[in-house]
Amino acid sequence: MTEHTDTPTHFIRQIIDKDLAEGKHGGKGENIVTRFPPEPNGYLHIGHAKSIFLNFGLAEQYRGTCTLRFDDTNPEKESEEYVASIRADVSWLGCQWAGDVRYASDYFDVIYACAVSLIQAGHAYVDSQTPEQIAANRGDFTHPGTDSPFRERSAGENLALFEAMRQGELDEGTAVLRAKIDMRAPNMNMRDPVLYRIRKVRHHQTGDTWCIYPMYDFTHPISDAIEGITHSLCTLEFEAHRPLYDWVLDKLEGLQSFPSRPRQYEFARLNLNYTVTSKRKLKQLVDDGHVDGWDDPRMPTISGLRRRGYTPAAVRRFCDMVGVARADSVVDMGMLESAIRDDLNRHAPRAMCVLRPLKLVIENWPAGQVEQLDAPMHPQNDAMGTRQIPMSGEVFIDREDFQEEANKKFKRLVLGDRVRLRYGYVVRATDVIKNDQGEVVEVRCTYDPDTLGKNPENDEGQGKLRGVIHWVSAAQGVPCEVRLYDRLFTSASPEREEEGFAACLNPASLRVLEGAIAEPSLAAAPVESRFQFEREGYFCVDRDSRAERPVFNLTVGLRESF
RNA sequence: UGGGGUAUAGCCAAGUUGGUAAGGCAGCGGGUUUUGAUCCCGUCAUUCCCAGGUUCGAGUCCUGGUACCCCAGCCA
Repeated sequence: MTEHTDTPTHFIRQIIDKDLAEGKHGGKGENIVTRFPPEPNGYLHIGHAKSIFLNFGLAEQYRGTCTLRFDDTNPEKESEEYVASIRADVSWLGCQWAGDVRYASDYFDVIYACAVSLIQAGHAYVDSQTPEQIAANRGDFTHPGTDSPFRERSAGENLALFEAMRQGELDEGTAVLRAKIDMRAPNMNMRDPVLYRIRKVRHHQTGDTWCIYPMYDFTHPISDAIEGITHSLCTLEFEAHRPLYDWVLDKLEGLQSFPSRPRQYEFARLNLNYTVTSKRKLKQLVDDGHVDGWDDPRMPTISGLRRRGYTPAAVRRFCDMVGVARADSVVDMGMLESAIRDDLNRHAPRAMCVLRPLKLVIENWPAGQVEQLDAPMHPQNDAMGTRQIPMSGEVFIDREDFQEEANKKFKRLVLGDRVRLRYGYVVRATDVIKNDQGEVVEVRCTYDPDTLGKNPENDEGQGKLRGVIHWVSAAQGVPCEVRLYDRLFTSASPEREEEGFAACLNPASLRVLEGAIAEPSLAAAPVESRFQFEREGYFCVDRDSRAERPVFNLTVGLRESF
């Protein structure tokens, strides 16, 4: 029951420690500034959580700061809906960004000024080639690119053209601003990358103020420098962009003044098996109706995990367990499940809920009597208190907890044998009632009144109790809906399936149990509250719940070792 | 094919002046238990992608291979 408090160490911490030791950033951890820079073009997922906890965690550990910045330079794919969801998700995870939320679009004026000074210094030019020509002249891995015929325009001409771009005088696709670097560079990103393009679309933050938008590679280093970022952390695919990141900042040196000279470091993105973690594919799952939305409990999105019953602490713990390194990896879903089980085992109150009810009639129970039994909320934590559970002569048990015949391995109720009703009495099954199809529809039993809180006496020759099963009193039980979730895909790596990831969707990823019966204390449980349904798993209250009919989502089942 | 990266157990991952392979997840064996849960104890790499070399000593250094990932958007 020990809480996890250790802070993970990894290569990025080592870099910061070394920087500090060398006197960089004033040698003070307080001066470390990181940022989480999502593009608002989709919902955040578990992979983003890794980045969020890395960046905010570092700020926390060094007592530095971390900003939240929307990288909103592509208005066509972005929206306010995504901005709102991302803010909510980051907050839910428990991260507090320094100051106000930032937008790269807040810096469009500065970025524009940077472009102008680069042009003046001869480091950028307006290219009037068509997109196709630019692509063709870029060359490929084996062939160097060829210079644009517009590459040697004068600064004055470039300035005038760039101004014309900004004024909306040029059509989309007819001109771009390009960095003047090296068309023969082996790193394709350095072959005169595009810095600005014309997009005559409304921006969710800046409206119609701009019709030219800076590219990521130009925007990011400048935004980082403006915010005083010291360590700009991103994923591995941006590694080849680092020379450009540095080029931009180097060329701007002396031309613009920034509070910091940030450095970019890359780490491996998080991959989870049996799911997908790419905004494009997640969006497709939503758009194609394979799930109910971005927050469907089967989605690896932050909002999906939240609705599934995950806690921020468990997500963070999972990220700590996974670590931060540079090797591509695929983490086993079991690790995520372990993190939430560990959290919920310690913090979730216990309750009983019968998922597939089978009536159990106690024939020697005093007619009409209802007894209130005390049950602890948590077996290892008395501080969580107790609750009362009504017991009567008719209860429901789970169909899977009864068999007419079974070997000794079956630690549940068997005809003729005994079992304890959790927190209650020992009962012995005496008879079964079947329907026309031969299915057991009711079990008859007798109970031993002297077994509450103690084992049966005069027990010679009767052997041990087979086990303990959960139950709910029929008259007082609360009808509810239980949604059982399983992995969304049947393939460990859906993205690698030849027929596409949609071809390996798990048809049983959601099973709805309409007839479940919960103990009365569960009737008023608030949305998002979490419980362990004993012997079943961890569940949380879904927002679809109504007062007279709660809905529970399976977060994760209990470990089963038999 | 040019450039940039990465290889340590089934999975993730420490290993930082070369000194004799952390930890977690999963698994396996046992104990406690009114949850087949939890908890507890034990077990789980003679070997670090491969092959050579240097060294008293190599996961760490050198040489040569191999595999996988990323880059040819006016996406991020």
